[in-house]
Amino acid sequence: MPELPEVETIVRYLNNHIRGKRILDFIPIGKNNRLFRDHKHPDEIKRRVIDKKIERIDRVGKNILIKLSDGTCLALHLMMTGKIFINPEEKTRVHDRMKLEFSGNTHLVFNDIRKFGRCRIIETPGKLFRRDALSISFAEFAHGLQDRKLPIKSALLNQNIVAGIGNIYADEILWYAKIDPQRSAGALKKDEARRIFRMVHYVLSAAVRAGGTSSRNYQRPDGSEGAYYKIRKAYQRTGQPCFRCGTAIKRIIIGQRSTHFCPKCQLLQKTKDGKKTLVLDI
DNA sequence: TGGAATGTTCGGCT
DNA sequence: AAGCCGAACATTCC
Repeated sequence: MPELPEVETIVRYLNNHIRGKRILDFIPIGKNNRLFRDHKHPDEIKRRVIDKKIERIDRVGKNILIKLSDGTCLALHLMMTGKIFINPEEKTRVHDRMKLEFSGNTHLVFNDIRKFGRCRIIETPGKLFRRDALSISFAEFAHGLQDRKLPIKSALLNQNIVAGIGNIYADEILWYAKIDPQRSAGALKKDEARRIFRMVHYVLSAAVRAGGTSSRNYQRPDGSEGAYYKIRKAYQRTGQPCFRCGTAIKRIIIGQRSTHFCPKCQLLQKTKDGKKTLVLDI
């Protein structure tokens, strides 16, 4: 499941392999191809990218932005099962949806099992995307949570509030921050929001260094696997002991998404005076 | 064997 | 208008 760290890993790889190259051909693959659903016809994209040079590749949230020589950009979103391969074997595989051919006999293939992915042209990138999880300020982050009733877990997954966090890292961030995922976002105290904000950076940058997480669908463009999954603290550790307190990690559903957390360290408990307080002394 | 689970985003509904 | 819910789709697992 490509989230910010996986997409960042891919974007770095693309900058090393296709930056500066010229696009010689754009080939949609297969019938009922939903990859280009933002355009009337894939030829629209083809016409726009052919013969353009790739200036560089950027990332905002989970979006891959391939900046072209004319100032426009080819935007890719991997959604759940999208993968990008550079220079794969000649033969087209089962779920290949699109191929780009570059100068220097280089190829990029967009492979996507479940057809949720997107490929579209964006005229004026920059204005469209904001609030990237690694660029957002604390003030902006706190403002996004302000007055919202939804659970903090759902808020972290909302790309309009903060872009780049998915289900894996949302659980990891809240485990590190010792925050109950069911807490209402708007009801968080400033120091709690601050703690979450810090952990957004801590977890995502650690995951980028690890080359992302390889659970189920994701693998790097060269086919290798990301290492974060091995060092995860909460995600898909249901029943296993919390690394802080030993309590079994619990799995619940929040906003239709499975959520893993420590019911002890991340719990708000009532003290004698009726105030709710976080258990930190473990 | 089939129903549940997987997880991102969007659109429709309240 | 915020938030909830199903849909889009393919595969794996029990």
